[in-house]
Amino acid sequence: MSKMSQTELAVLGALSVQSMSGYAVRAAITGTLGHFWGESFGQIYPTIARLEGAGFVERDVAGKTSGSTFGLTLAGRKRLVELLAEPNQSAPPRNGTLLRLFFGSLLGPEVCQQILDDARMRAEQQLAELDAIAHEVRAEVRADPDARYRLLTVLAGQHSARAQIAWVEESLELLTM
Amino acid sequence: MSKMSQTELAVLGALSVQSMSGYAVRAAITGTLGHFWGESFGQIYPTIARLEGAGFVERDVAGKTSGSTFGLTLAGRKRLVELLAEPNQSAPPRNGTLLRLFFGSLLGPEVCQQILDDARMRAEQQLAELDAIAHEVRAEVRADPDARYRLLTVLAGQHSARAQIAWVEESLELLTM
DNA sequence: CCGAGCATGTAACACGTTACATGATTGC
DNA sequence: GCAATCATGTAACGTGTTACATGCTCGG
Repeated sequence: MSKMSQTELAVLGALSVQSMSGYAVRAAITGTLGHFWGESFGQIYPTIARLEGAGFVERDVAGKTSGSTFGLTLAGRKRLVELLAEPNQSAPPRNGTLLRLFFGSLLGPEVCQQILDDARMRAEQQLAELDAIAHEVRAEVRADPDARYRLLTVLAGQHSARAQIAWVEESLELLTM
Repeated sequence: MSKMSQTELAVLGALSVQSMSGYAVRAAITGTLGHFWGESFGQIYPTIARLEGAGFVERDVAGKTSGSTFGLTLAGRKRLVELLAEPNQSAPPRNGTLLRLFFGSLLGPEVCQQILDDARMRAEQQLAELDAIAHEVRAEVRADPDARYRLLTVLAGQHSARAQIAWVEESLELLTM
């Protein structure tokens, strides 16, 4: 699977929840998937157009005076499941913070501590957001068992953020020893 | 800072440790920085050429019959510190595993459990590698305090891998409830 | 002498972001 | 009527990977 079809996957997924405009797809992705996925307009519209050409997506102009609504066709839903089942090929990691810290001796301990503090602050902020979302989603799960899957992605973010914070603590100790 | 200068940063960093060929830069990056950074030949050679044009890197053909050695100039070392000091602008995250699990209800619990097991296996394998490296680097730190910075990046990987494993455990429980 | 690995590069393609252009709708 | 937001798209640019082409050198 090319990387492009990762974008297709995200778009098809968004439209599988409900039909909506391209603009709304973007909003749905940055809002709901925002903690682990991102797409820009420049990707979304061409992708929708390609999916429409391939018969996976249908445009419903209907009586609307402006804008259109896009929805999955049957083939589109099948294609979505197909893409979901493919193994995830992850891109090589690129962590700018670690790259900087690796050469930290050229920067000095003070600057490195600042970089670490920044990382901790970002992680703490993200953790707070995720805690709030987790609370909501846990409530949803009681009503709809399928909401578990959404909860999984929130849990992943929480674990990751907490690990980041613990790492910063340990690292600061190591630097000030 | 453009994203390109992230590649410049990695290349300058590699050459700051010692002068070497472009081929060796690639080996150094995939080897030593491999757990949090990746570069391909197609990026490295043009980047070295650009750095050479800008006067940050010097080519030393010397008496060698083939190949050349690249080393940092004074301006190059200054440039490296400059880039290191710039704030890290991280790319929007793209986690294919989470994207799939988010739409897990379309795949069913069994497939999702398999995805989680895969993730755990990869994390465990990475953790084992990192544990070994950490052992080595801790020994180096006793001789050279500057090796701490290398240790930081290894610690980050360990925390991240352990978090991943803990997340899988919790998620599997949630799915089999 | 021949294959494996060292070494340098380029070209084609894929991917992605940003900025721009354009217009409709809606609430004040 | 005017501003904010919804909505659709394109063009330019930067970035990055892959595959290819080429030649050296060194050990067996």
